Amino acid sequence: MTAEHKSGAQPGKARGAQRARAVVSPWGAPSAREQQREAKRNAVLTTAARMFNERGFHATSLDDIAASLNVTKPTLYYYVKNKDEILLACVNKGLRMTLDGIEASRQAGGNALDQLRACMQVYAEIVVQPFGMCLIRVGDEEVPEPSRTELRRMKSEIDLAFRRLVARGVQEGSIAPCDPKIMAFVIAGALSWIGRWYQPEGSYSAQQVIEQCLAALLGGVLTRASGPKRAARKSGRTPS
Amino acid sequence: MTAEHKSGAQPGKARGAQRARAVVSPWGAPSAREQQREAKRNAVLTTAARMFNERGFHATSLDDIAASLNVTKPTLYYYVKNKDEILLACVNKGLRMTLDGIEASRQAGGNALDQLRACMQVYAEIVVQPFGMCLIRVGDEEVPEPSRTELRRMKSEIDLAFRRLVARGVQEGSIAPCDPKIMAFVIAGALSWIGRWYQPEGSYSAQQVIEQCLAALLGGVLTRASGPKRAARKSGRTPS
DNA sequence: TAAACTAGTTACTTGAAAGTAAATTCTGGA
DNA sequence: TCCAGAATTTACTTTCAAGTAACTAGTTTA
Repeated sequence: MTAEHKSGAQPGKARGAQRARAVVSPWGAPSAREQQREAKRNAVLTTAARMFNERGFHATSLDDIAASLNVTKPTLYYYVKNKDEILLACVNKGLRMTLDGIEASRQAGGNALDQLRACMQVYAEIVVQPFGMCLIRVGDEEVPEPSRTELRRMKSEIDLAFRRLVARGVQEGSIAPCDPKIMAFVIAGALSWIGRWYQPEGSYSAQQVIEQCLAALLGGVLTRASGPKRAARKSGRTPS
Repeated sequence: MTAEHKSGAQPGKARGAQRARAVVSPWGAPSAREQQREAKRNAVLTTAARMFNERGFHATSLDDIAASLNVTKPTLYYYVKNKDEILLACVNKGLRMTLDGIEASRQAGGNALDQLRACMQVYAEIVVQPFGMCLIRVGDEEVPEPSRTELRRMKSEIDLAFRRLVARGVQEGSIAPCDPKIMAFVIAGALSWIGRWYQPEGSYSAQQVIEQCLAALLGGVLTRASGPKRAARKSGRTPS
């Protein structure tokens, strides 16, 4: 129960006992071992994410994860605190990737529509990868309270980014007048859903799928033409 | 491991003993008791669905469900075979409702676009109700194998209905040229997502949300008419 | 009224998976 | 060459929820 568990990759200050080791400079390169350790922790997370996505969080036991890494369960506890932490870390990584991608899209500049397009692209790409998939398959309720709130915060941050871009695009005139909140949800929903049905083994490449989804969302269901909203309202004829 | 477990509502052993009861005619109206029983089973399912949606399937114990119905756990087993059956029944109901709704939309007639609109409406409505929400929140992997395949079958039936309508709409000219498969997924995704974020307590009514989502999907993100980029580029004929 | 079924309870068994303690093996450096 | 700490294992405890057995109180009906 020693309250020290892991403390991440922090340099950790030397208290009295460590004196013998002559205060190894924390500025040196992260020793080969530390890198290894980090790599292993990552392997745990990635494997876990894959299995969670395939079989669901609760249906994946730590023994399963360990087995698929060719180690035993207690080994996992050497790298993570507990099962919930694994899930949280996975979702967090997905979230970080998304947030970073959004930031990059912004840096890239362009008008609101360009930026929105870039964000959509980024989001769709992430959502078909292990961590991103966790992000959208795992309901918030699976993760226990301290983290749940934090998670929701980050998710709504993503949502907000979309919403802001939509709003700006509307002002700009490049995006159709709409309630940005709803539009953002529609976009996020359609893209998130990709992570539910897309299979790399299928006949489409991820890039193809993404491209087409973006086109569908941007262009809408209705035929584009000079016609106003309620186009093509031909009644009477019933096709067989 | 006695292989008899429950055998549902079957008469069970006592073959000779039944003679005394003079074979009650099964053609009569479903006695008040049977109705009661059915009503109670339904209550179990509805309560379960609500709780599954709120807290997740695995985080909801049978004791929880029982408690919220003011009975004890074994009572539940009087109405359902086991926990998995509850989940399956919930999802199934959601699926049935959807399929029925789609059929009704077809009966209602109209061109492909009209029918698609009706289907979208129906689907969105279902997805914010308990059983429909189960349908989209529960991953297939949660339900064990015999049923899983059946479930997937029904889900893809829904998907197919959307896909067919889109394809017809494209031929009709009322729907933008696209890959119907992708378009159907985009539609289903955006609508399903509603079930993830919509809260009845919020500032929008369900109908408002649905209406706006349909508009967003149908119209698309980009400004209509005289839009920049790749907007209106209809070559030959325009739809009447 | 008693037989027989319905609906429910209390009190239990069981099993699976999370998590832990303590022993063991591996490895790099003085 | 040996040792200290890193990494991993074996073998266990714990917990919790699913599921069951066996009894009981009500209700119908013959």
